Amino acid sequence: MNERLPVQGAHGDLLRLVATGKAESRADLARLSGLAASSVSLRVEELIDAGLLAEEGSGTSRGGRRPRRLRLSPTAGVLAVADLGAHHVRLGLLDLSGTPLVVEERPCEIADGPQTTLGRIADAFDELLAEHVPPAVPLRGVGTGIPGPVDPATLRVVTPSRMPGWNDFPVADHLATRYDLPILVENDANLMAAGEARWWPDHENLMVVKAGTGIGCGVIVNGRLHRGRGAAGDISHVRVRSDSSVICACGHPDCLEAYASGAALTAALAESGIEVSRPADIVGLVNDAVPEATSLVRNAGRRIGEVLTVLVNFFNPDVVAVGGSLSAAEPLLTSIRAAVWERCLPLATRDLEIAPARAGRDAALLGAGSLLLEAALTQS
Amino acid sequence: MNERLPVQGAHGDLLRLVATGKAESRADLARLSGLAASSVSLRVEELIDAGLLAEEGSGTSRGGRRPRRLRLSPTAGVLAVADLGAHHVRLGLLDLSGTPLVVEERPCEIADGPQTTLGRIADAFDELLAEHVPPAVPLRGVGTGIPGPVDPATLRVVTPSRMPGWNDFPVADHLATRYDLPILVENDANLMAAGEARWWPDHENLMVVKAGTGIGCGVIVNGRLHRGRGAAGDISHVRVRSDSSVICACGHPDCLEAYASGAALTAALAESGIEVSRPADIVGLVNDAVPEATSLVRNAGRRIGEVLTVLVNFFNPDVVAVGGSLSAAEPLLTSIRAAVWERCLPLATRDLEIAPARAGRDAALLGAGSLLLEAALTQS
DNA sequence: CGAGTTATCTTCGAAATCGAAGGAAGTGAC
DNA sequence: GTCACTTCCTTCGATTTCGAAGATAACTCG
Repeated sequence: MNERLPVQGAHGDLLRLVATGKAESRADLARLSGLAASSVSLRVEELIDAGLLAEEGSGTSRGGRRPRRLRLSPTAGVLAVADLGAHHVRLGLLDLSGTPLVVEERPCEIADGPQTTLGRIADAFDELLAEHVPPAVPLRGVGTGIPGPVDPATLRVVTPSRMPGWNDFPVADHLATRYDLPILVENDANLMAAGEARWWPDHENLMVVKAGTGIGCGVIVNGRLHRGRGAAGDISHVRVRSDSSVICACGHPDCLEAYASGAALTAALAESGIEVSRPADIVGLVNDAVPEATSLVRNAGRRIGEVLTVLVNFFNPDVVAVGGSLSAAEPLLTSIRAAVWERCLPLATRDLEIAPARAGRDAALLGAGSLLLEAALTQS
Repeated sequence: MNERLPVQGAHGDLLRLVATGKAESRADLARLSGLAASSVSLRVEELIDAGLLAEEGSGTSRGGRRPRRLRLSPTAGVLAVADLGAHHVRLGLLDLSGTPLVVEERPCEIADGPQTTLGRIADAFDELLAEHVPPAVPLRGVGTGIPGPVDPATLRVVTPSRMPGWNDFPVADHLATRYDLPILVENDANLMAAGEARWWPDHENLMVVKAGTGIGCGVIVNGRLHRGRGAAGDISHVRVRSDSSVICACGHPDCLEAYASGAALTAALAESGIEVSRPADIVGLVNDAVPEATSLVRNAGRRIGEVLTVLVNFFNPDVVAVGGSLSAAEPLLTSIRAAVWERCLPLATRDLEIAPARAGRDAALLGAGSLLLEAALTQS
């Protein structure tokens, strides 16, 4: 049972406010939406009748009558989201407030090409839906993260590296043939940023750095994902200061990625005779105080920090959140901080937080849910 | 005669659309505001009755009946704006659509301190108003640009260099004692960006670089000025790659400003035995094909371009507009372009325009008008 | 030059939204 | 406990906004 949410205009606004956790009562909704309390009441009634909202107990008093708590009805629908990596896919079902119902990870080779990969994801969605969601609860949207650039205008993959067969593939159109629903296709770092944003509710401007096999970055401006013309957030091919000269896969010398990515660290460790298979293994080495690993990670942090310096001065965010598998290595964050504090303008760092990402491993899935909900509730 | 605009909510929206030139007819307003055509007609009638809007002839047909052109009434009010520099102030009066009525430049030493300087500006405003504006036309807002950082929360000047006596001075509060009106206080590069933005109506994301005595930059995201926490847009203290090592006034080595600003070029020319007093003189030398000057400017452009490379990848704007007195030297723009095209990701430069600023010398004043109008029309 | 097309603007009944008033359900002071 | 006060939510008449239909006015093309 798939169907679009029957919401237009202000109904969508109200649902979104509840879904994102910004509002919990009719009074909250009136305050945040700008509508009159009476209109809110009417609308909420309609949404409850439509089975989208539900009343659930009462909230805590703020000095007067207790509010009647509003939640999205569990039967209102689910979202199916995936985060595609090079060798695996993480997928899950979320309720309409973005809370995960199920999350699992499956092996999946992106090199098998888009048709195969997307088919597998869709099959997995079907399985999960059959197993975990009653048939009466409709699917309301489908979204996926892609480890490469996505053109926001066409929702096609553009000039990806390491994704043979995907170039210019119309991912959204392909999914649309299987699902007549709102479809989201977005770069994985952007999804991660969108997910992280919900954990920093009072912060408008965020940079979210993903330090894993590659180095990604997503940007939140005024609480919303900044896409630019589709490529925004790239920091991996910034030129870093260096004595030697390393040619990056992109063809230019001395890209940040060639020095500070998980892939680069893995290669450097191999030169020291230490073999690791995944960036997470490097974290283990650091925790075991293997000097080569610690030194490399510290260096990577400093390099990332130097790049962030430029961006912090320019963009002047409230928060720089650092996630990705490498971020579990403490020296990384420490040396990023040191570089930024040292070199940035005092005005730019005055109230800046540089902190570990809060959203955890499912950040991208949560972000997909957040953006998808937005899309599903904004239509018409 | 000073008074606040008696506008609330949707009335303000309509006025703003006309003022910013986005709408010229009732039909435009209906399309852009989302209101029904009938509501627009009613409102417009009210605004005309209130003396804020006026009908003026008819526009060009788009294949059907000609629209009746709407303009802000010339009697609707004026804005007084100033752009403060180190040794002079540029000031002007604008009508409510942001069109300059008078602009003039006066000598004015910022080092005389805020009280004196602001007093002079206000006196100048009074003179201009008495001379150029009928008493019946009310002043609707006052704004000024500051050549230093402004805290957007308090509208105070914070840690400015080269502005003795101004640190932490509450500029807006001080002006408010003389004018009971909307007051705008903003960094000059930000004002320039806001002014420039109106010349790129279909472009949402802009970087506006001001290459003059210093190097400033303003950022427009989604059509609106991005302030961050107040320091956004700084690019002058980014570290550039360099063999030697020059200590910048900020205390750090190898800031962009120490290599590519008008001040730095002036100093470098002096070492070659060529004395110039203003950055504009350097442009003259370049036009006269003085090799030292050309080479220096070309180098400055390359350095600025290298910094922009990072920011273009990250922010992925539609346009990079280059203004400021140095921008009149052709090699500057050319070498900026070369550096960016060479090093940026193809995806980021695919549709990027790197172009001379369009708004001209009054950019900051126009920007002040634009932001001030926004402020005056948003209240309540 | 007249008929068809396109676009702008107004009219008017229907629908939505608002806001003041009031009831409901709490908190905190005495 | 009682009383004053706060907050939450609903009721209901007044107002605003909408949208379909029509009037007006121009353009285009045979």
